[in-house]
Amino acid sequence: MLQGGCSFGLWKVAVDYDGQAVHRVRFVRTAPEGPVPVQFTRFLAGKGTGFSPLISSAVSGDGVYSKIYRAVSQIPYGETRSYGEIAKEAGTHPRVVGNAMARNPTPLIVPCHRVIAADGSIGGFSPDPEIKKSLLQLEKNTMRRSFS
DNA sequence: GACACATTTTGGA
DNA sequence: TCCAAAATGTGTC
Repeated sequence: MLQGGCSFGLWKVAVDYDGQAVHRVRFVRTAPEGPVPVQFTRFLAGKGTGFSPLISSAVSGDGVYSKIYRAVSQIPYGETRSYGEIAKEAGTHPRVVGNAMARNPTPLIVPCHRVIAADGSIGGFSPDPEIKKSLLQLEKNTMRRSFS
């Protein structure tokens, strides 16, 4: 198991991975030193739109959570879905989706920041909703730049 | 075994 | 139109 860290604004991203399988991603104040997959640095720099071929260990399995994570993973770059939409796709209920996102072991890989409340409000994010905002802005800017 | 959750929807005032 | 409460599944204590 490899551990790495890279910066995202005022926060740092700590990544635990093993080859192509990412086991855990978390936002922290101080990240451990180490290399991270190039997909992370490119994505956080607005130079990548995905993490392929990286996969999250959270999507494996057949539980409701895995279904939710898979559904979230399919949200296109720069787009957002509501908790209700995800719930519909996973065959469960919005409350469960919220719980799944709160317990999401691999943010970014499973783009939980693209999941927002039904009325368009930002929803929640751990450890700080500001990160969610920043990520959405990053994707928005990247989309706009690729269009021009 | 009970309780906490990053929501949504519906019904009543 | 706005506020309050119920629905509902999984993980942790």
